[in-house]
Amino acid sequence: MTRPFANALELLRAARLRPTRQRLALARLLFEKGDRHVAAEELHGEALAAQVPVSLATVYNTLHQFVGAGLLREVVINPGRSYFDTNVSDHHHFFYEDSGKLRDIPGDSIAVTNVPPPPDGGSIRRVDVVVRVEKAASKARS
Amino acid sequence: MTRPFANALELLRAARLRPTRQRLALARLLFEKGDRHVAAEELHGEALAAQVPVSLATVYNTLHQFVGAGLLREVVINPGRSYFDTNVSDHHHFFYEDSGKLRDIPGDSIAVTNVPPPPDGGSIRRVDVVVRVEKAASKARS
DNA sequence: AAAACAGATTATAATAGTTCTAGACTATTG
DNA sequence: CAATAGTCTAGAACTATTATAATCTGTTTT
Repeated sequence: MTRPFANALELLRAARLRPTRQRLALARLLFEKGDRHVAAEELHGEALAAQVPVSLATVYNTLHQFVGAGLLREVVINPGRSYFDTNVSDHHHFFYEDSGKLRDIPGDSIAVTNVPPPPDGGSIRRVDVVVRVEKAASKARS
Repeated sequence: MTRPFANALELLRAARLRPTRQRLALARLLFEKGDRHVAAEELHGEALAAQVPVSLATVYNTLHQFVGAGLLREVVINPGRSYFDTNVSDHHHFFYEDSGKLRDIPGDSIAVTNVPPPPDGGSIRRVDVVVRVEKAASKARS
């Protein structure tokens, strides 16, 4: 956290992606603010606001390259919009239906058990849990 | 299952939707073949193939009305395409990444435990589990 | 360090899925 | 059977995303 530029550079090197101006800037926007869930247009807006000249097409390209390199995870919850999650460790999500926001649930706080083997063959690559939350008095201890 | 038309009619009545030609036909296509996962365009194609004149706009309207009435459930897994699930009981899904197909997992065969309360308030409306399956020798007992 | 090359970036066009619109149609009601 | 409230339709519009083809930039070679 003391040498952010170096971190982004290492990240790209490890992913075997050329450290271009745009990729470095996007990497910094993505990974220097802790865990985030961003949509492509959102990130594009942030980049422009940060005086980084980058096209939307490049933002998409870069996000997909990062996903391919295991630096990001794509989260699909809403039809018509993908979110990219900077947390690639095993975890799940709360989805707030009214605001459209996501929030991580640590992987070890939820347990999914008794998943049967896929009936049509193949192997399990990942188990995604989405907890849909609706606005309502939380009504905790009933 | 002996009087399909009557079933579709009852369904629409219960949902307080006028039993129009189009809605009846779509209801029959959806609910007379057991549990299914259909996309809008798919259903539209089936309707046309079955000589039911219906526009794509009406298919979308109807699907959403059915979701609103609790007859269908919308499942979002792929960016850019929604599936509508005729099984509205508590259950989860296998998603076959290569074919894009969905398959139900009975709700009682999976257990999700220790879900923490939503940190930002609100109440849990539903917990969706998607088991992503990739094509590969299942390689069971390792 | 210049030249050459591979790869990246860009603006723009194209695409896919979905939603909107305004007018025509139809099931219900009196 | 006329009125009306709700439904259907073709087509346009919209949103997010992907493709294209030309230009540019980082790296490698000389």
